[in-house]
Amino acid sequence: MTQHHQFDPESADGRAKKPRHKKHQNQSYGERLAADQTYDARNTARSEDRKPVKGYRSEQPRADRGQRSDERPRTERTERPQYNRDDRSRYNRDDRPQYNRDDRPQFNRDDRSQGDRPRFNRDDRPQYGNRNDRPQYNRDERPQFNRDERAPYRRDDRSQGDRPRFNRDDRPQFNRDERPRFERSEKSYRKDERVYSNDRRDAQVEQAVDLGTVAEDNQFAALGLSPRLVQRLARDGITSPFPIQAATIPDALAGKDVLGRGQTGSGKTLGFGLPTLMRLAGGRTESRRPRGMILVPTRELAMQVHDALEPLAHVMNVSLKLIAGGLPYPKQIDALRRGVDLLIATPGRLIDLCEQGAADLGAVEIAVLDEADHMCDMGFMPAVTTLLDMTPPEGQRLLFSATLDNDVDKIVKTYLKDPVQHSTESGQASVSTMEHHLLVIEPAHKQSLTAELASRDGRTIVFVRTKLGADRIATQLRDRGVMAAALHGGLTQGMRNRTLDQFKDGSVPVLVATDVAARGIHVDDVGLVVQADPPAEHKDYLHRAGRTARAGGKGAVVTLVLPHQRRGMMRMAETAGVKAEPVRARPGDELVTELTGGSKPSGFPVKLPAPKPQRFGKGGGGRGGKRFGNNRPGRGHDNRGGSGPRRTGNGPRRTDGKSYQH
DNA sequence: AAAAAAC
Repeated sequence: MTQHHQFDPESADGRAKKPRHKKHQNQSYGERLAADQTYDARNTARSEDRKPVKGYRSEQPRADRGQRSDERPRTERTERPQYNRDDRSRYNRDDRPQYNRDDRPQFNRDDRSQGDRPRFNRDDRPQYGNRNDRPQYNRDERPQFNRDERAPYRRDDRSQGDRPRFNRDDRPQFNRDERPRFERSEKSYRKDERVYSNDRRDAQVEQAVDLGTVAEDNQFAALGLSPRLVQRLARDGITSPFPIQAATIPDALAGKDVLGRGQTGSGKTLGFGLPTLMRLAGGRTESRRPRGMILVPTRELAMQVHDALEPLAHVMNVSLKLIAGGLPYPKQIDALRRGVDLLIATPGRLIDLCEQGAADLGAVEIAVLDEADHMCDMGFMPAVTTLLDMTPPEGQRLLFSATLDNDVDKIVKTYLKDPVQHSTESGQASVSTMEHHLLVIEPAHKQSLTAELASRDGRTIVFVRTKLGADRIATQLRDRGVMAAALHGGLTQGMRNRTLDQFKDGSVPVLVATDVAARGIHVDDVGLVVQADPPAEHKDYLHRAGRTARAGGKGAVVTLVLPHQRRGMMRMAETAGVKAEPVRARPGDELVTELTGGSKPSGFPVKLPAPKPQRFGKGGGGRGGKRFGNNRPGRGHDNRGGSGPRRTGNGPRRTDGKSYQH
């Protein structure tokens, strides 16, 4: 191949290609905005620089163009008899008789349309010739609509004038606490129960009437919780606290800092949730200054905690708000401005809102860190400390974690004062209803074995190492007739929610997930966890395994181990306290069928169920630019656009193809 | 080492 002197605008002016959005963790939102604008300015200037070079090719004599002429042998060229460029007689450019450019009589640009056309000559338009002379809308001088001063749309002020309708607080009926049934939170809490039978309603009314009595031996009452909370819990049949709750709640209620260690699924959510609600109840929250904050590592977990606490917060008259990425800003900002007592948040979005001034953590009396060991992973740590630094140091802090290693320890030392430590279990797999299997397999068998294991009846979670792997294995499973869907952080929040919902309601019985689903996520009746890729470390093993055998149910954990992973896996199992002998396995083995109950993949490809009834003709036929769905490169998958290596993590993007060294 | 968490 010969080399071409291709014009490359980027290298021509000596500038390397720069990414439009260069991210820096220590840049604030505003700073990045400014950087973007300077980038735009520079970019415009650059395109002007380029202009003189335009036409580069044709303006240079052929001889100067070097290698180009080598492409075809010159001799061939000169030997061609006719149509030598200069001899062509017809249509010689200069002889053409008509319309020399300047002589054309009519349609001279400036003359036309002056006569009878009534419309504006371009330059005669009276207004705003010079961009800068426009009198109004100078950005900085706009008198009104200063964000904070907008008069008419202040939530609290509107509707005062002539509107006859109820001012929010004046509504006479439905005193929040007295509505006997069909409370909003009740409904959302019981999302899974779509049908309200009469029996059910009657039962609820009866219970509502019966609110006064709590069983004498209700142990939650003994912990010092408000009767309202105890009643509300009892209504859901929660009358005896789990060990971790019994241990931590009294200390947390006493205002001490608490360090809680417990297995996932041991009831930590209530362990920190109840004392938090107790503390916040009855207080007054100023606009944008929440008094409580619960930090969790993933959005799914945030939603889960939010949903679990909502009905309880409701009876305590505590307002709470889910603050997480992937959800619209306005509602979150609005809620903060109105004043919300308790935030349940993922770190990124909360920092963002603080930078925007939408939230101020200076009034936080009680801060909770859930899954702290995960929150202290490399890269997650700065966000967590940033947030904790914004809360007043004299506030109460609760920290819950499955393990206490180096980084968690650092947080504990820095942010907790004389913490009371409670650990209910050793951080080991001690659930007796859980069985563990290590299958040593050939690499070539991994796919079919995964499919066999996953084709069982009941819910199954397949864990894989990477996002790409999750997508791939889910597709492979569907191709083999196993209804499976992928769940990982590269999907839009909508997809993540949908997939999790489908998994919960049973329409998709197999979830192929990265470690995003390993911690804290609770789904009932997951009978089998398959680790198609072994976990990276023993903690991950325990977290993944913890998705099954929950609440006393039975469950099995099967790990597929390639021969070269065997040694590492054995060490990991030992550290995790898992007693399992590695067994060689091939597709069709008795052990495998035993685990799966004998069902086999059909081999006929299946398709994911349609998520929702389709809405047609949105706004008259337009489809809002989503014609290809969200699940494709360049859309939704936040880090999958274009070519090049797939990005992982949310850290600053590096452009030279190398990765950051720690 | 990957994944997670902000547009």
